[in-house]
Amino acid sequence: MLIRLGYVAITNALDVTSSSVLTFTEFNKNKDFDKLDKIIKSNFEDLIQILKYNIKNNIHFYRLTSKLIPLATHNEVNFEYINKYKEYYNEISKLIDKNHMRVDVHPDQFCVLNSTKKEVIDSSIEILKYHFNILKALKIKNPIIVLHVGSNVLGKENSIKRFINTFNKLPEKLKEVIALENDDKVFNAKDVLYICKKLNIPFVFDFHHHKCNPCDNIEDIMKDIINTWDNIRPKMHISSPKNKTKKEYRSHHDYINYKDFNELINLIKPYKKDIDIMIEAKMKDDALFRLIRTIKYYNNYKFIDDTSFYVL
DNA sequence: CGCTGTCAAGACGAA
DNA sequence: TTCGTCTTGACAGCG
Repeated sequence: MLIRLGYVAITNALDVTSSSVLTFTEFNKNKDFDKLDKIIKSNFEDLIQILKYNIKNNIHFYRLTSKLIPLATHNEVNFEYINKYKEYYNEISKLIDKNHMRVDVHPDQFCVLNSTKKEVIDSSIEILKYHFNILKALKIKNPIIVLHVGSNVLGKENSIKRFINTFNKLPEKLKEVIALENDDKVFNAKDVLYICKKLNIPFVFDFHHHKCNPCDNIEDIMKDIINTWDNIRPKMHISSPKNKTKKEYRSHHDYINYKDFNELINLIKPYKKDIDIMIEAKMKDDALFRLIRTIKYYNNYKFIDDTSFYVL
């Protein structure tokens, strides 16, 4: 059972960020397309630095920032962000390929497919298309866009129905790339598994969210969760609570608590499946490497490179 | 130089 | 129905 660890968007090791922003207000002052172009290029260049860092450190799992192209889904700003930057996409694509890096995306809270408001659904679809375009331009194999179920308006049952309805109306190409994650407040692992089975889409199990918003007998449904991935390697998320208090339990800690990691490993161990685990900690790759140092202290892991190891 | 407020975007509970 | 809060990192603006 091979485990590979990944991290999200930015590394602490380099003083660069592929998430520089341009707000609409700022852009709109002079319809500043030059500034927008500069920021996009700087994001691409910084992303290239980050990917090179990943390659040097044998990191094979990475989540792209959704902010790569600022204002891309804003309905009052229309501009070309694929063909114009083809050379960047090609260079990035080669780097990803070279290191057999698995790359995914995870739009933030504004992508709500089960919203009760039509304009929110419409903009959510625009957000999906944007992420899809990026994945396609980068020629990502087995592209995945990780989403939450979304709103809980009118109750859970109704909200799940709304999600399924909207999903069924999506363009085929989008249906093929969507995966669902359990959240920390409303839709627990059982709810999400129900939807994933119904729509035949993969389930990204988030361990921290499960602890915040648990369902009964998780060990009974773990096999089904893993099976939603068919022949693709499943991916999961891990983070640790910032604080044990109720208020800050849902917030992410700077680092990963080994106990949490070990609990997750014990949950998935019986199925002997290779799995990619995304570290969602404030300290990003620092948290990844710190967890690895801890893991190395124990003897039940056999490392094959800096960030990949077998669970013995 | 460091602190504070704002940002494209949603949801939700309180008033 | 409107408002404040949640959550979040980047960054502009200010003292």
